[in-house]
Amino acid sequence: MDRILIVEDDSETAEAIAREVRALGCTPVWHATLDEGVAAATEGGEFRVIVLDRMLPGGDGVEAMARIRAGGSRALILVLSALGRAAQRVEGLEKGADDYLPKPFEPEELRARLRALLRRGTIEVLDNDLLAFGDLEIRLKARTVHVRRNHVAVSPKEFELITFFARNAGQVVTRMQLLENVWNLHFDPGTNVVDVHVGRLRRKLEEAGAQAIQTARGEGYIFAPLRAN
Amino acid sequence: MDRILIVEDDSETAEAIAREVRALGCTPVWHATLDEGVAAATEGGEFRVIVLDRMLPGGDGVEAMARIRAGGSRALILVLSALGRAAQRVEGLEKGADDYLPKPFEPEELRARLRALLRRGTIEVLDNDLLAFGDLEIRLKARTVHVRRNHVAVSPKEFELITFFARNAGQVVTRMQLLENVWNLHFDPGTNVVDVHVGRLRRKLEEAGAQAIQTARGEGYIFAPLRAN
DNA sequence: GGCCGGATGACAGGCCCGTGACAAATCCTG
DNA sequence: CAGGATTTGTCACGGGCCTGTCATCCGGCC
Repeated sequence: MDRILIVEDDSETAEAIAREVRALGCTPVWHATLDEGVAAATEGGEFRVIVLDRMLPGGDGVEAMARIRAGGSRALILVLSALGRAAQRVEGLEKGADDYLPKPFEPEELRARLRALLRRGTIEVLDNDLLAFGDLEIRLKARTVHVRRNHVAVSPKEFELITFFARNAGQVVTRMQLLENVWNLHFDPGTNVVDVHVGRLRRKLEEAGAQAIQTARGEGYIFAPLRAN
Repeated sequence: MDRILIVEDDSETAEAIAREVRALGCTPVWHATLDEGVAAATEGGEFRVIVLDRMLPGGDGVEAMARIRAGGSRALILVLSALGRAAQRVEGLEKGADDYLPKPFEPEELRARLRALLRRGTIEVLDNDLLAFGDLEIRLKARTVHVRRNHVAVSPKEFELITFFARNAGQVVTRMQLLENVWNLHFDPGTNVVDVHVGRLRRKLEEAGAQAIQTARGEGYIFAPLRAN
């Protein structure tokens, strides 16, 4: 049974989270302070996912991530925050969070995101620099993509794109999601920008030998690199 | 393809390591005794990484590191040990190991660490006096730069620049970072000073035969001495 | 066959970056 | 101290790579 760590000072919220965790068939473990949470994350058995409140007495959750990673935990981290604006979101993700959810949240949304994180599994999150799927690697700090240890030249936008895909690997990603998260557009521009860019990226990846992007007709795209080895 | 040296007396463990090495697209070379291992490390072609068991008949692996370094190898060393507690770990790292992994280990963890070492591709030897990347060397105390053992004349500012780049090798370095750390400016001067200096430095390095500085459009620059792929 | 959603190729505009020339500042040297 | 050499910073210009748009093509599906 997979264990999920909840670090959250408000007991009511914590209970709401725990409910969703149980609904997914996982075991919730709750700690109310940062120090306890970090200790639990780095000592006891591995957790699959850590749900981390960003605003806690005793420090910023984002800072805590560094300590958790340094402690060797390979759990995926979902950051919760009342400061739910795009800038915050980006900062959180860059600092090593795997997902970000603004408070207040809908129970269904939390569950959906948790499910996505659990499903990810196939990713090896190493030191918040590398996203690896079999022989496809994305190096965040160098902003490069490698397939079979060969460099694949991608443009800035293509890198944003593949990064977003990678963070949502294995699930359908809609055009709208891409427009919002990669283009920062909150409306449909009425063109096929997304298609074109996905096409270009797909071509480059396939030339390098990676069949990574599938299209889900009428839905969007799915990033699912087949796991060789 | 990169070669990785395995020094380990237990053939079963050695095979497990070799498997991970191959999974990363590298070639494993196995020796079962310390003396053979040291000889291989110092004589034949250069290895990228050496996986060294700490407890071997014939001596302590940590001692062997000194001999390997003395022999001129620039490989990164990963020490394996059954004595896997923090104190040992620290001792190993201080004696010149680049990473430390307790036995028994998870295959994925070994792979992750090997991957990290391969990505690092640098070595600092001798009291932080030398930064070496393949055939590009930076001597901090003498403030000189060498490519293929040939001296490259750089101006003071260019030396500051390449030093900062080297310390952040493999990651995107933004113009702002450079302005802050090399120019001590905490605002954007609105000119292209950085571009010009990077251009000049880049030219000198390339004339000497080192393709070291890549530009990341819209982001900044990346110092990545071609470790090929 | 017609329709719909997606793929692809071509193209134009824009923006970012590289470069050469020049001026100011600093250092060295006699 | 003077004069030259080197270094450092500014600017303007040109070119090339991205990016977004559109028109067209393709392939399934009813």
